[in-house]
Order: sequence, then structure tokens, then C-alpha cells
Amino acid sequence: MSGLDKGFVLKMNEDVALEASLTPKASSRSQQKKQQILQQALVCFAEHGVEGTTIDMIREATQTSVGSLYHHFGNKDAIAGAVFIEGMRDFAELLKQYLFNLDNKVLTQTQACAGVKALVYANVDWITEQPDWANYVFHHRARVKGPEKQRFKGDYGHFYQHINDWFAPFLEKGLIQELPLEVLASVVTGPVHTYARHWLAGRYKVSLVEHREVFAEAAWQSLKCR
Amino acid sequence: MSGLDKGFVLKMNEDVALEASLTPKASSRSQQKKQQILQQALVCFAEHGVEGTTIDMIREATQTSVGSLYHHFGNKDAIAGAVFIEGMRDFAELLKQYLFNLDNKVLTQTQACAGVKALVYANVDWITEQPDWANYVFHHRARVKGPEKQRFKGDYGHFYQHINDWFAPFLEKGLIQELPLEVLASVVTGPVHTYARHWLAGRYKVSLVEHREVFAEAAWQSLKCR
DNA sequence: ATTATTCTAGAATAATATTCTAGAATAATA
DNA sequence: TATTATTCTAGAATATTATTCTAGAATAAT
Repeated sequence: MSGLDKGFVLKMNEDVALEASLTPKASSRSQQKKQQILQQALVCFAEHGVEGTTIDMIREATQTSVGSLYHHFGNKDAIAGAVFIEGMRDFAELLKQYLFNLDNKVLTQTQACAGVKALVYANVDWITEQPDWANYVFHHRARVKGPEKQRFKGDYGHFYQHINDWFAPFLEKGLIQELPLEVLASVVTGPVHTYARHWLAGRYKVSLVEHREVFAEAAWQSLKCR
Repeated sequence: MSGLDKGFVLKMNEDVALEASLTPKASSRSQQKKQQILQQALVCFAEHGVEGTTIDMIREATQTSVGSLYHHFGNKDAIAGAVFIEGMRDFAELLKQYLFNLDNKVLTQTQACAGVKALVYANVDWITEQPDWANYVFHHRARVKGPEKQRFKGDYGHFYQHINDWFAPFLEKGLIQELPLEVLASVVTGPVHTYARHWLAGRYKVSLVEHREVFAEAAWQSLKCR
């Protein structure tokens, strides 16, 4: 941990604080219920797909009532969207640890390489530890809608910015190729994600983690300046 | 064209012939209707998403009846699955042209590079020409179920094998890194697909095709032997 | 020309999401 | 602690949408 983690991680801190101040103490028990719903919903979704799971299944799995479900989330799709956001938050937490504990003051090639590889490692490791969540996140980004979508965009944008900032010095010093940010991101995560999608779907037999170093090395080779 | 295209392209030739022989001439008009349904379904899906489009929308768009829809396809999901398969077939057609017109008898680094880049070009160009279809294909592979899924698996497996065979000589001669096939595939298509997903979703502003050469070069750099 | 088959139509049915109303639990305030 | 306000739970009622079913029209086979 340390003093690094102030105010980013999807910049949820302010928002959570704000919400908490709007609805004084009410939450705790209620929040637990919401978490339980999201958790059980993920289980259902992983087993039957989002369309395949009925509200009634979630109701049964959480030992609650339709009224309660619709009270906490306005409709089925809002549950699906919330599961996505929760997953992304969990992933961001891990990535934060992997990247922001590295030093970006010493601008050596070794450090640039470590940074790039940290991105790959974080992806590989989270996907490996949370296969259901990862698979869900891969397929259901579009479930996030309306105001939730806007909020997520903002929060994730901040997070993305922090990553960008971390790498900026290395780019300036010419240790990493000067490509558009989106292209860099795609080159680093693309291969891992593509492999992961197939593996999670059962189409590839060798687990993602076995290629952890291969993907990390490939990413670095694509990005480093020659 | 030429003498290259015998019996692959998703190995549909035999099956189509078989089906045609089972239901002698019946098809033509019926097939046209099926095609029209798939086409209009894609339009609806692109606009409202699969869940967002009702059977009634498709019925209206195709000027037909529910009975007719359910006669041609057993249920809504079968329509969704068929749209996916049709899209993949269209893409495979293009890839075939790009790759199999190249020479793989002359085993030079230049030719190996051309082969790898052809894969990237085919992806970039098809996605650019058929953005709706591409976006659909990216998100709805899981819609293919039951016997259709098995058939698709077989057909696509054959196609994949042909690509593999094309590259085999270059691998043997040590012009391309000896990595597992799935890893090679992920490194080549991963960045393009990842960028494409974001672009198609409107999250990236610069169009995919503008990075065509960048992705092609990156793929080659990752794969070539040093 | 007759018969069989495939296709179209739309009403009837079934499955499922969503809304609504009443009351229970919990928190806020005095 | 008693009172009041708010949030939460429950399940029946309703609405939406997918699917089935039956009859008849169009097309193909003999």
C-alpha cells in the first residue's frame, strides 16, 4: 500500500463519500445486500449467461424478493451493468498495485520494460484469479448505460490518465516508441486479451498464465525503441 | 481467384451441396428469404442490440410473419447465431484472397513478412468495410449453439488449418518465431481486434485503417526471428 | 392433375420482466 | 423512549415479448 493510493482507483473515493453524505448511515446493511446480489448475479450469469438467467433465479439465489431486487437496482440490465463495473474496479485495484509500486523516477530501459511488463502481468494474473469475472467483463461492457455509463467513463478516464502519466517520462526520454496512446494500449493488452477470451471460452487448452512471460516479452519488444 | 479455392472457405462446399441434394430445388426463393432475414436482422441488431430487437421488429423489417420467421429459424437465438456465421464466412472469403494469392514457395524473409502483414490487412480492411458485421461478430460468437456450433467449429478448424499450412514452411525455415500457434494468432490479431473493438464502440476517434501499417509492422516485429 | 411438401399467416399461449401497493424494518429526531 | 420519516421487503397484478399451434396458400414432385 503506502502513500500512493490517494484519490484515484477509478476515483471512487469522492463519489462514495458524496453518496455516503447524502444518505447518512442508511447503507451498511443495504450495501451488503447489494454486494450479495451482485455476487450471486455473477454466479448465475457465468452459468447461464445474462439472458439465460431470470430475475427469479437471482431472487432465489439471494433469498430475497423481486421487490427488493427492483428496489436496489431499477431493472435487470442495471444489475448486469453493476456487475461489470464492480469487476473493473477489482481489476483496477490489482493493476494499481502492480504498476504504481514501481519506480518511474529512474528512467532506465530496465524500468520502462518493468512498467510495460507490469501491465501484462496484472492482466494475466487478474484474469487467472478471477476467470468468471474476467469473462464477464470481456463480454458485457455494453450493459453499462445511462448515468452509470457517464460516471464510469469519467472514473475510468482518470485511472487511465494516471497510467499514462506514469509512462510519460519514459516516452519523453525516448525509451518507448512514440505511438498514439490507444495504439500502445492495444499492442500491450491485445494479445493477452485475445488469448484470454479464447481460453476462457474453452477454445484454447493451455492456460493463459503459462504464456505470461511470452506475452510480457512480446509487448516489450513491440514497444521499445530500437 | 484461380485454382486455389477448392473445398475450403469454411469447407462449406460439401455441406451446401449435400443440403441441396436433400431438398432438390426447393431452396432458391426460400434461401433468398433467409438471406433477407439475416440481413435485416443485422440492421436491427446493430441499432438496438440483440436483446433490444424484438421478433416483431424483424418481422416488420422483412415484411413477413412470425410463423415464417419461426419456420426458417427455430427461434430468435438461431437467427442471431446465423448472422454470426454469415459474417465469419464473409470475412474468411476476404482473408482467403489476401493470403492464398501470396507465394509461399519462395521462403524469404520478405515473403514471411508479407504473409504476416496480409493477416493484419485482411482484418483491418474487412472491419473497415463491414463495421456493423465486424462489431456483431466481435460480440456474439456465443450465440452459435448446438449442432450449428459443432458444424462451425469443424468448418472454421479446416480454414484455420489452411492458414497454418501456409505458414508452416516459414516456421520450419526459422523465419518466424517458434511459438504455439494460438500465441502467434493472438499476437497478430490481438492488437488490431482490441483497437477495433474500442473504435467500433466509439471510444476511439481515430479510425482503425489509419493505423493499418503500424499494426502490420508491429505484428511482424513481434513474430520475426532476430 | 393430383398429391406431397414447404411456406405464410396471425391468433393463442407461455415465459419473463416490470410495476404497484401495503406493510415491516430501520434510522432520525425530539 | 416514543414518534415520525425513510428505506426496504414482499408478492400479487400487469405488461412485454418469445414461442407454439392450426389452418390454409404457394410451390414442387409425380
